[in-house]
Amino acid sequence: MTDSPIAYDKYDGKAIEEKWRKAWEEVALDSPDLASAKRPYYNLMMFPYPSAEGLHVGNMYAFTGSDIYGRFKRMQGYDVFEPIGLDGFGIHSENFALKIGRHPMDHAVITQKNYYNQLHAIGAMFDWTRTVETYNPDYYRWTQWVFTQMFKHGLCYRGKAEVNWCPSCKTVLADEQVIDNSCERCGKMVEKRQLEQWFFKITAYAEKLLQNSFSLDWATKVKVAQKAWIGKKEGIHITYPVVTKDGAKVADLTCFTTRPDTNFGATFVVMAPEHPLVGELFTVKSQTLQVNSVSNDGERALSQINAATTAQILDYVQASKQKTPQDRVAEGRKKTGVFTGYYCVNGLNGKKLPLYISDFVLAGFGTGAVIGVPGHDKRDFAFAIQFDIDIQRVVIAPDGDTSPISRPEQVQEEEGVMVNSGFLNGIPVQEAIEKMKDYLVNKGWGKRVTTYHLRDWLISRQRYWGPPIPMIYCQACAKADKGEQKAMPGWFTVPDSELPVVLPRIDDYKPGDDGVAPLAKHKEFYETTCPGCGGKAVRETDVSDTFLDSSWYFLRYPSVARNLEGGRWKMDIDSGRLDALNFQDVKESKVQDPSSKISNFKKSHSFPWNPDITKKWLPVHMYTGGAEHSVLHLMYSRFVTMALHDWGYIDFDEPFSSFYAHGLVIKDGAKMSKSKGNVVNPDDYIKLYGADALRLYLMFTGPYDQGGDFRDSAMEGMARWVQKVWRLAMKNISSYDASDPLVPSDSSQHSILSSATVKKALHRAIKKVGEDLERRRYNTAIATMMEFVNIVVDEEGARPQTPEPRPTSQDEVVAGGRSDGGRGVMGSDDLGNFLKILAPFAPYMTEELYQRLRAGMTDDQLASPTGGLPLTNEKKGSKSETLSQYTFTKSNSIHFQPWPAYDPKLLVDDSAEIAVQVNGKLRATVVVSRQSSVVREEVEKSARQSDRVAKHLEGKTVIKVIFVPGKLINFVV
RNA sequence: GCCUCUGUGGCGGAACUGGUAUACGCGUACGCUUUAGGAGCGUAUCCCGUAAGGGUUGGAGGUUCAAAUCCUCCCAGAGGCACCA
Repeated sequence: MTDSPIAYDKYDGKAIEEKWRKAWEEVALDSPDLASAKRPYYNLMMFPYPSAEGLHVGNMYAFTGSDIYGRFKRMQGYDVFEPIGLDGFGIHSENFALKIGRHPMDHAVITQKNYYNQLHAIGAMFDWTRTVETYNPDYYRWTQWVFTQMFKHGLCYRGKAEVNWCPSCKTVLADEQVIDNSCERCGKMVEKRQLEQWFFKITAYAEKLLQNSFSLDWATKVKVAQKAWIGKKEGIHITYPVVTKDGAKVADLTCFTTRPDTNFGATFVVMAPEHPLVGELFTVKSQTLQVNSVSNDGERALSQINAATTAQILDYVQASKQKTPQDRVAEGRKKTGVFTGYYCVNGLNGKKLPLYISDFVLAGFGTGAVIGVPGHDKRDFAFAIQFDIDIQRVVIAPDGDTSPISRPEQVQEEEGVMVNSGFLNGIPVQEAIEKMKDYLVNKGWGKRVTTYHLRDWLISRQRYWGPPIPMIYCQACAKADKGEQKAMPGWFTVPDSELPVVLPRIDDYKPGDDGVAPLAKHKEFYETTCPGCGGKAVRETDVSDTFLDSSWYFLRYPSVARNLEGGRWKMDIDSGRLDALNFQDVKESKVQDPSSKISNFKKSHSFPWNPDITKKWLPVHMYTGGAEHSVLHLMYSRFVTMALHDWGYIDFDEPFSSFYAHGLVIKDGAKMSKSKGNVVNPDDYIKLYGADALRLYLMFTGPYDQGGDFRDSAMEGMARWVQKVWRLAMKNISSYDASDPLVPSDSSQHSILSSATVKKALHRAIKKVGEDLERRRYNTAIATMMEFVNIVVDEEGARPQTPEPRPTSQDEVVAGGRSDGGRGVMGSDDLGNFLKILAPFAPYMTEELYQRLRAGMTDDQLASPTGGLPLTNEKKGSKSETLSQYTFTKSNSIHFQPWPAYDPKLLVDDSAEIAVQVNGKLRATVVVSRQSSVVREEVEKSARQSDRVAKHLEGKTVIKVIFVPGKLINFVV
């Protein structure tokens, strides 16, 4: 020890981080050999979409939490693969590029560089030899392949549909991307448009998506959300004859209900304005009522309803159709509608139920027609009040109320017993539902049906920045009724050998509001030949939804081609690495003139993933991400995986064995967003305090699944703790003899042994931190390590820079230890173990300290952070002949050390503190020996001896004594 | 409206299956150290009370020897779904 201001009194994060990033890359620390791995563990974090100003601290929070878990698994002996990539293809990136007026291709190059630089800095164990960027042609080639496979397997179709149109993003949106009738991305109100679009038949997997979800090891929050989104409902279709006032039948009308039990209480029927029957019953042409395709009875009905009524009805229908969805909902409880003049006949009791048209009934759900049971449905009740329709009670709720239903509170929907319902009287609701279904089916009036809320996935986008949909349309073939799929004449997939359909660089990439994709203005793109007849044909000019890109990326990571070809590849972050096939290539090569690189690539790659590697590494063992993707990305990924499985391409049907939903970082009480101006950029903090301190701080803010609150002052506190650990470790390292490097096997050789207190505390910490890591309670794990450091500092009793002999009692230092004080109280192997449990949280600092410990590097020169000693063996000085053993290799990195074991014997105290209660209130604590702490008599005896206890027992009779061995004794008086 | 989750000091948060509420950290105050700044070190810090003692986990009840934890109702906040029949 010297008093000189040597480097070790301050942790220099910047220099040390840089040094280890290089060193780790040099030895390929974080690139597991996927082919030979014995215990594969695929630890995946959702890849970010580089849309805006860069990675923010919320991203870093998410990545760090996932990374710590991966590092822990690695120390437990798993071969952990932790990849990273960018989801930079699609509307979010394009919108940002449009906003700042930069071409999306150029923007992608820039954001990739920025993001990868930032992602390097956060200290995650990403395997930088295997990245995936969704906009790279070598990736989206396979996204397009997935599309063609969907088509080939009949899961993809084209249909004219009422779609969600975002007037601001100028594109259609999937149902899942519409939140509160607004665009998920930009927040603008969504309009409805009739457009021809591509769909994936995700509904074909509705039941499987639901059934599988029950057995997934996923955050329940997410499973609940998925279940709700799938929205399975078991009900019944009931068909009613539609009759005139005089009872002449004119048509049939089918209604959907989940509550047929209340059918005796039905007093009206309502259909949506868009219902086909509306058009069948009334036409616009004449101002007189027209009844289409019905019997003579119907013809006679003509005269009974005058033209004015018809006009009124048609007006209402027109008006409803023009309303936006939000208008319809906004009118809310105030029901509107119009009577048709017709009736439905309820077969149960022969009642004629007036038939209305109202826009509270949704055309898109069920059959677009419902049975009005105002006594037992709140909307029906509101409608009945509005139109003065009869209200009948058919259920007696548990409250026993049997009076006529006249107030909304009386409308009871869930439970009770049937009444006024013929054969159902006295039967509980649940039972009655089944009974009624059977009855209706028997009578031939009804048919059991299962419906789902889940809709087919609208996959096409009229935008530029996405994978062109790899389809070709041939008019000639269409006329001849020829095509790849019978149901879709004229349509052909682009042959595999011609994928990718490269997205050309065009300058007029801005979306128009005509619903036509930018590529549609480029003949050189869309003109092609028909794979069927060889004649002239056109390419599809829409691109696919971003969520298709991310629906299969986890399959790609382990198989990224360059790794399968062998040879180590080195990341060059400064050059903003792009793949063999990148934008430069695309820019140079026009679409119609594919470069030789592309053809070469195609020849050598015929499948998107390596089957052996995939079998070994998938499904993903642990997937971490935000809960906001509960029904978007996670549902689509599951669907695509199921489809790939059913086509025989993979042997599992769920992509993620475990899914963990992390919380969000908030600042000043609000979620971070640029609109609120509270976004924190991690770069500045990393520069100021180091990545380790920021990692620790973020994880310390709260439980990982609940998120945390970012505060600058608390960040400084964590930076102080990092310094404290550094000083403590350096002081201990310097107190070991130079000839006394870390020898894990035989601690008796050490000149300094830990005091019993320190040793005990360490083993407790090992246990607790390990348990907390498994549960991802990072905040309490860090607290445990802080407590441990506090104990060590207390034990040392002397300040780091004033090596006064500390007052020690002899028994604190294990026999054989050096008790000259003021130097350190941890044995070198104990220090090593402490560094190991801290390593997942603070990977840089712990590596530096661990290597110093191994090498016994204590003198000024070696202690200099930039000394770089561990990487070489050419240092001068007295230690030169032993230095070869200190060369840094993968296997002696702290991150490849086994997670330390704790000694259960050290967790047990010699004495125990027992809480003494009188009538459940704590009155005292007594300390007894370990052995007697579990013996009732002994504990009771010492408890009664306590003054404070005696005081409270005085003059009272003890009725009962509760004894919890080793913990507590309670006198009941 | 329905579903899920969350309410603990000035603040972020601890408390595994009911068993010593407020660990750990931030902040604050005082002191030591430092040329200064910063940093470091020490002490204190839920509330009332000089003390003995009493009170306290959003609110009100309940179960129990014992409740932050279990049950019922209510209040507040976050997220998801939503005229879904």
